[in-house]
Amino acid sequence: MPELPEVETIRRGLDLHSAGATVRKVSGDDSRVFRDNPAGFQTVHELLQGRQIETFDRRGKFMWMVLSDDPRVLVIHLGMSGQVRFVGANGSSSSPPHEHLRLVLDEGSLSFVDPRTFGRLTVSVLERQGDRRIPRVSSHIGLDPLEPDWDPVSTAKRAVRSRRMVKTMLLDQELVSGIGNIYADEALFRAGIWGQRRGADLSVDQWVLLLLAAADAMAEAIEVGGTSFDSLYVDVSGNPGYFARELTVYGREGHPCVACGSVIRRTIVNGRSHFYCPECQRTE
DNA sequence: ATGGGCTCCTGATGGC
DNA sequence: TGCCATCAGGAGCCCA
Repeated sequence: MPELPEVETIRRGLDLHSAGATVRKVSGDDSRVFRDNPAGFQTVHELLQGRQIETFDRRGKFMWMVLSDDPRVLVIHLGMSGQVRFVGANGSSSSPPHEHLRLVLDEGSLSFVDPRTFGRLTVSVLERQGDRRIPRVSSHIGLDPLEPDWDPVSTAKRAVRSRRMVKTMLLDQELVSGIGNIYADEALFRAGIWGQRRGADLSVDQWVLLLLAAADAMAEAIEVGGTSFDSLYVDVSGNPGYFARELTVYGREGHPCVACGSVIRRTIVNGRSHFYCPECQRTE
């Protein structure tokens, strides 16, 4: 569910509420969300118990908790339905449904909830990558469009060599990370490109424009706290984001295009919905 | 190497 | 009211 803007909004909330705090108590279950750890939840427990949280960092849709004086981190990926909430000191201490991890801090606690368990909570180790330190488990993904070193031109040059559909490529976290189904469709609309065209059918310039459109859309979404359709995505304090009101195509099948008035259509690309304007997004 | 399909889950929604 | 089908902000894995 959450894409880069939503993950970034959550990351900022986590930094605000828990940077510098000490983890007083770690509790959790045997959920699938711990599946990437050798000893499941126990691996996470052993890492975090009694430790001080330094900050939260992020690349694409991956974020991770950095501890003071330790190269190991807790990598958090929210999948489709993961949520992180900060519960204040006088908040409820009972576990909500599908809570898989709770960290009691000096004041308040952090709660990880995920009904579908597509998310992952993984202990990993930081490795140098360019100017950054990235967890090993997420070292395969590309830079995201909001990183200073991200290079849309080199990304575009790679993209034009592929016969894959453009929409699929935008969702490929190894080519460029952070873009999900919402922002892929919004970027394609902004660039006037139909998602079922092939990577090699676009010019390098078109690809650059498309990638920059994705960057713009995501930066704008962060400004308003991300996209909330329902309570599945809220920030760590439970507040929704307001970018849904600025969506031009995503979820708007049957509604008029904001630019030309044509009816927005929906089709399936590799198993995911693709919303587009048949007039503004040329199919040739 | 590359592309595309299946799969892991729960919950909300809409048609009959 | 139920019951069933469909859909959902992701991505790892497997097969052709």
